[in-house]
Amino acid sequence: MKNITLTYDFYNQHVTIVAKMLLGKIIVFNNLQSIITETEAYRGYDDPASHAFRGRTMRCNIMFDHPGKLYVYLIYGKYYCCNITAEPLGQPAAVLLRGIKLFNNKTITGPGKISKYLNINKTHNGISLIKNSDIYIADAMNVKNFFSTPRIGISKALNKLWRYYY
DNA sequence: CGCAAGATTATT
DNA sequence: ATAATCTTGCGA
Repeated sequence: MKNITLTYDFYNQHVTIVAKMLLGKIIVFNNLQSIITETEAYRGYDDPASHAFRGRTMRCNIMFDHPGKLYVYLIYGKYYCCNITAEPLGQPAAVLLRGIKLFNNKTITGPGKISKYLNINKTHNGISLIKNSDIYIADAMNVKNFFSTPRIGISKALNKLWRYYY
């Protein structure tokens, strides 16, 4: 198992590629390490379920920024959702973290619960995972056998199978 | 300025 | 199946 931090080029790909490739990778968040087991892809302009579908807003601004940054927003007044930006600067896209597995083998499913466990909040919005020694994602395995389904909790674009897990 | 909806979760 | 909870984005 390699121990390499994922690079700008890794995140600078189509968001569905990044979402699939993030499966099995190790997310390091201030001394807490876990393995990514479930992701979802969101993409501006051509994806009605994306926050950036109708262009730039205050909330989704980070989706337009450089790839490899955290996009964190509050949902339902209570829960933080943690995303990682993808694709070139100016092309809005992000991968939502939906499931992680801890090294004690316990699994956490649900974006709100992940953020709660990792202590992710609004202050982390916009920080880069590249060349960051405290918060980053390390290369690990490539998961080749994964499932694809419609994304959870949305009412639009249910035809897109952009949720990935294994 | 007001209001409906929301990339969720815990509880019934 | 449904309430909880409050920020955001859109329309007026």
